[in-house]
Amino acid sequence: MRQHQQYPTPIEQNAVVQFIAPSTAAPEQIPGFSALMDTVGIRKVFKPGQVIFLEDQPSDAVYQVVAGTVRCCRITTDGRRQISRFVSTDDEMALTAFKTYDYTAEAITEVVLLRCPRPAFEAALRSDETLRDSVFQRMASELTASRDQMVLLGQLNAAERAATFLLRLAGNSAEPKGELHLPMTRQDIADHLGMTLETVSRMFNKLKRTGVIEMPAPDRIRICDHDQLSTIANAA
Amino acid sequence: MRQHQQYPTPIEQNAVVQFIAPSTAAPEQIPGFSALMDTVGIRKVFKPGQVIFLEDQPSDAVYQVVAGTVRCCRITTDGRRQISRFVSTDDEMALTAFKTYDYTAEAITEVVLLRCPRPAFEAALRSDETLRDSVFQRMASELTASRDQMVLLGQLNAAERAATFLLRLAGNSAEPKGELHLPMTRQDIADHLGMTLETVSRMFNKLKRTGVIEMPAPDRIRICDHDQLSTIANAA
DNA sequence: CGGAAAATTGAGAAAAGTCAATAAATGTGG
DNA sequence: CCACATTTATTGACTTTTCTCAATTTTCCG
Repeated sequence: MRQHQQYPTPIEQNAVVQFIAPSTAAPEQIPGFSALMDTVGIRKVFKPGQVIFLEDQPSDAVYQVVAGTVRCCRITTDGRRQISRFVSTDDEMALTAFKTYDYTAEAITEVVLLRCPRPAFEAALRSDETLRDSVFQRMASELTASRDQMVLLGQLNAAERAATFLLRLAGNSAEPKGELHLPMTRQDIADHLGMTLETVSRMFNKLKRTGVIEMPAPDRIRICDHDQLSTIANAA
Repeated sequence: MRQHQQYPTPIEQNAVVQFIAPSTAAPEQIPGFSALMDTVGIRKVFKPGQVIFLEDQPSDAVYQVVAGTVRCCRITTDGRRQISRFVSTDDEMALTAFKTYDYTAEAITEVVLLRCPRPAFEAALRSDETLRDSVFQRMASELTASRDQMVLLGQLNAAERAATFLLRLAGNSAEPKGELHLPMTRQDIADHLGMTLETVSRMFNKLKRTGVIEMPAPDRIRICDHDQLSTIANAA
């Protein structure tokens, strides 16, 4: 069982405003979903902690993140929170067939995203086969990722979860060999990995003590021994 | 951490052969995916314990279960197993956009299913908008279900997991007020709920002792106090 | 620089896991 | 159709992991 406190509003951590306006730079560069969003998506900016959409609200639109990090979460009746995924640049949100969103999306950092109203999205789906393939692909990827997460939550111990989390971050990072930036709090990470913030902290600091990672600041981690980290992750 | 034993071959439990040939009875009754499978799917039968397809094999076909129960699982390098879902009548399998399956499917009971080769499926997808809507709907449902499962695995304690599992079974059952049949072993349930078979057994028997359920046999459970079970499930 | 939020660390408690023994159910062959 | 062998399920005693609670330190940001 977990504590049921109010969730903290995370601090802003990165300036992201330089990444705007990809549609003016290259109007038709990327096919499928990204192309649609570049064409018809309306740019929106959210401050850290702001809600982008709420679970059970009508699913009025689909989104693509241009910059920043979003957490997608479910809250139980008694206030426990599960973060199903962290969403960052190029990722989509709300590709659902249902009338309501099935999770809440909140900005962790300042977030820039493109928003496409559902009627426009559905019209485009009907006419554009490339878009359909792209959406199919993205939904399949999400399904694979959620199965990965089930393995993590159902089978891995705390050390394995922490190591797996860092390896995933590194895999998504632009510079795999460079320093990772963790825009989310320990509580966010805990709610994603199904453990407490104290256990997350202990696991990260154990990796630091044993020289597997460096952590010059709580939100900056460098993987020193990638092989060792993979060994600890073990099962991913 | 879990034990890494070889997984048992479950026993056969229900005769299912009376459910065959829905396509002769009502050729065009159900739209979308079911209609496709009824039309072009080839009927296959699997014995308990038989592998239907393996993770990482080429994803040659899509499937729909006509009768029986299938487990979909991932095995870690050191032999831990996570069952992402149990698949039963009318459920689909292998709606993926990727070249390989991302989980293994094994028959728990005798299983009858319809198999549609991928080229035929993709051709139908291109020409049939109703099918596309139906597939979109099914993938979205799978995504919602996997988020439910992440909440269970990440946030619920053993008693809540057991109660939630039974409520889900009851929800899917033809007769919600009747007796539930559990075709899977305690080990299967444990690997689905992220706990050990001993803990599953303890939780079920605690529910039995407190009169919330009756369990005339290990694979037959009747929910006596649905409200109480919901209260224990708590967060689902 | 100072206050607030977040992270770390330690000590003790609780939940679930492990190991082992027993009981029950299943299915088989005589 | 029944006795037996095998598999599965249950139960208990003990161990381990992770959680909880609390104090302290560090970091962040005005």
